[in-house]
Amino acid sequence: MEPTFNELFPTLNDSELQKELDQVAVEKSLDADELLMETGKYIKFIPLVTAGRLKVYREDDEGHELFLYYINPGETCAISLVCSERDRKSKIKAVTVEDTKFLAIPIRYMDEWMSAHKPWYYFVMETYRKRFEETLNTIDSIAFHKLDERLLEYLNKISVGQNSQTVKTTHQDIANELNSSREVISRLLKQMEKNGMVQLSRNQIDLLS
Amino acid sequence: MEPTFNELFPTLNDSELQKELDQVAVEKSLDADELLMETGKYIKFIPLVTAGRLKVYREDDEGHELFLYYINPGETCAISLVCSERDRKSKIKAVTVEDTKFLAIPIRYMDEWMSAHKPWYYFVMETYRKRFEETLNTIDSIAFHKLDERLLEYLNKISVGQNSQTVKTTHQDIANELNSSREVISRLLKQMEKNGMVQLSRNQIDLLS
DNA sequence: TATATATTGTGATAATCATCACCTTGAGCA
DNA sequence: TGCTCAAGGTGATGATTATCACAATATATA
Repeated sequence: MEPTFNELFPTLNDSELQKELDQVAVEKSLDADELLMETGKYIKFIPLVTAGRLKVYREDDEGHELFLYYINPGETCAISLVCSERDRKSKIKAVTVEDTKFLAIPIRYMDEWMSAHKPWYYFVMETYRKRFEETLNTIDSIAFHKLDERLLEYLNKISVGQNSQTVKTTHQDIANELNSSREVISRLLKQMEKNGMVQLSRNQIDLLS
Repeated sequence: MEPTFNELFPTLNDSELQKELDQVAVEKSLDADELLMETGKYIKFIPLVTAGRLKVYREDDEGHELFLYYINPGETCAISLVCSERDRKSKIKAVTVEDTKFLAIPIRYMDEWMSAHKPWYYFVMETYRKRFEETLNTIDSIAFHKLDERLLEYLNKISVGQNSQTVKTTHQDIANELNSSREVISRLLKQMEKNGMVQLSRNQIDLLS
């Protein structure tokens, strides 16, 4: 049983707003590992995620990347709210990590609904707040913490995000997302295994805390 | 001649909004190096800065800090818009760097004005966007750049922020703001001086580019 | 002016992380 | 089954940054 839209977005449960949503929202779906948003490209809609999951990265000109956060069902992308608002270019990348469904809201309804529909306004502001906070947490992480701590925080974030103790990924992918290198991540993970914090196997890390 | 409110906040030049502003805004002023906002404290108003300057930091439990950005006249603090909205605790610190004047808007008018006054809405959203972008730039800086580049970016940011090639500060203060150590900053600055990029004197750095 | 204090300079050493080279292991498939 | 290749393991080495110790210099103030 997939959860209903109202179960996913309880704060948007407003008859006036839903009428508008029904009129303009377009259901879309993407396979795993597809690019939804890319550095330098214009964003023309706001995705209300209903199934699957998106991963949001920061990316620079030289191919470096850094994982910022997940967008789970019931959430939307704050960056598209900020950056796209005036047809701005994005400096972030959003990629599906599983088959993902979402409602695409053309961005021109943003402003309109913000003043017309309080629930929409609160939803957007709360999304902002959460993403800003997560972005600041990322800053804490890279500015104040060493790589071993960051790795642990990363694994926990993934684990919580997908509600599972088992993280299916490669050391190389982790290294990319933390802007580090494969060997370093491998060594740190081995150390964590010795300390009884994780159990390692090919393409998989099980958290034991 | 100090610039007028309308010169500083041209986008808020709206007779309806100004009437409300006149009614609820309280003029306040602070000396240099006073704390406006502190980690863990509630924020009860939004500061519209009219003179002076604020510096915004990220701070953690162990006393680490990291400079995020300036708030100049004509601007406001996005974090107080996000974090304080529902009486949330702040994890940032805002400090005056000079004698600073601002209009304090009680936060309960936020929501109200967002739907009632388009100019206010655009002002707030633009503030958000700018701060989010600056925060992401900070992430680029600490994640992708080495300390010498970060130092240069920092000096440029300060220089642009205060519209002067002369940065009056100590190596120790810079070290704090970049979450580094004094010796490292001293050495990097000496190197930059050798390369003809800056001129060093006590409590002062002159940019030569 | 003399003294105290803040600021800056600098060598030595250590910790952290990146990079290179090469090996081992495991899983899929021809 | 054996081959191939992706994933992971590991030592050696170098770059960057932090830390400690202490010297040198500039500024304030008694």
